[in-house]
Amino acid sequence: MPQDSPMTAKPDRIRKGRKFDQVLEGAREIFLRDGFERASVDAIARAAGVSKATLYNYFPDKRLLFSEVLRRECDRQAGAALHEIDMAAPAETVLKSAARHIVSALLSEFNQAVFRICVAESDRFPDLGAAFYQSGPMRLRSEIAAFLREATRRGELSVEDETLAADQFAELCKADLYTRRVFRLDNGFAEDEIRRVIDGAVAVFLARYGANRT
Amino acid sequence: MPQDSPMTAKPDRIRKGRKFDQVLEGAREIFLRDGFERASVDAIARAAGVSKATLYNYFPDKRLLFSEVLRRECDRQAGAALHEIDMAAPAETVLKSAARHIVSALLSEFNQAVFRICVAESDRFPDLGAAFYQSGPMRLRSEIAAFLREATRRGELSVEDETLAADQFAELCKADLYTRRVFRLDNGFAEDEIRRVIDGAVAVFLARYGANRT
DNA sequence: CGGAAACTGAACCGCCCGGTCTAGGATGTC
DNA sequence: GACATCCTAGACCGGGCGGTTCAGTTTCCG
Repeated sequence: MPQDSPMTAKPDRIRKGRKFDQVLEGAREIFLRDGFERASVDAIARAAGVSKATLYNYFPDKRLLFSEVLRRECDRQAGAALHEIDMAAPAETVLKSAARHIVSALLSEFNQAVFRICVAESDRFPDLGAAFYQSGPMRLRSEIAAFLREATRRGELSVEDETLAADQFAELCKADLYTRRVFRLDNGFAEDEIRRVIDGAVAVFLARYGANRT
Repeated sequence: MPQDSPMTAKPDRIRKGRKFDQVLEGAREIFLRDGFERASVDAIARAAGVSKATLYNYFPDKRLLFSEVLRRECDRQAGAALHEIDMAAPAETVLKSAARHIVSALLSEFNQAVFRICVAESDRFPDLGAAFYQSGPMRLRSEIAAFLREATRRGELSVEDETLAADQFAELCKADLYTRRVFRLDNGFAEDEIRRVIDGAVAVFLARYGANRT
């Protein structure tokens, strides 16, 4: 009988409480929408469908709730990866497919929201910047770098400094699109705009790192 | 705007206030340091060495003061340009020199502060994003594009889509450095880190756009 | 000089915020 | 039914905020 104690059947469940997830979900919604300062605890409790007392029963203050929410969002963000791409395909194919993934991930509403919050609050919450960096750019880089290493081994590419090359590739995928998105000049982008950037990124990358260049 | 030599005439409107510039300067300091929400009007007045009544004599509310300050900062930012570079030099030289300027400008404390504020407040101040974009990335792009056009005419480069190429070059200069700076993982960077990125950017760019490639 | 305009410091207002507290309603287990 | 646990609504608190007011001081200029 591992779970049975004399007083309670499931101590961990009781410790956590039934509405714990509701609180986090409400906080997520409001924090991502309004940022830390403008998000009021009352609004969070309302969005969570929970009383303020319950909220403060789980989290001692607003800051810790915020930290917990964004830690989770950073984890969540780390999930969006390139794993499903067939790394055995020709390098150009892989790069184009990766570029498309990268672009759509970078421009997504979710990434934008997390990015903006992390930028805005990275001084008051010093861990935040590192968390975002590790769950986003760093992970992306290491995935790309792994492919570049493999493609170099196969003789398709010729990359010496994989981490630099990976960063460059990711950076090339942003070209203008990202900036315009961050500053809210555009919400969505036409397919040909995106293709122009992607094709351009791959062309530039292959011109430098393709194995068959003279 | 007013505030000049004691002999100037125009007592009408110009003479309106002696402390106008002080207010803007104090607001600049506090807003860039704390952002819009966390900056208190009292703190601004204190930093400006001015009473709150005086401040409100010039600006009807905090929002307008903020807008005015950041409009000016965007203009100021636009000043940091590449004009002093000798565009007649060989393309590789020009690109390296431009890259160095770009990197140091992007990583500067000033640009970082303005960038962060614009990102954080671009939803509540919709003009802000556009202002920053035009005074920063867009200006930079058109300067680079102009050079690329000229270098292509000279036969040193072979660029068809200058604006894309310009964006790509600027983007390449960021590689990792910018991200780490934005998220406050590093304050300063070693010279070899910077050179690695710059040389890498120029190498990638020339591999694609150099005229003498096969 | 004299008077107008700019400026001051502090008190003040109403509001909303983060956080606490209380009295009581559900729910579940003996 | 008794008891404990979780949760609820909302009143409440101290404090800081943006913004106003005012009585008095400084600065400027004819």
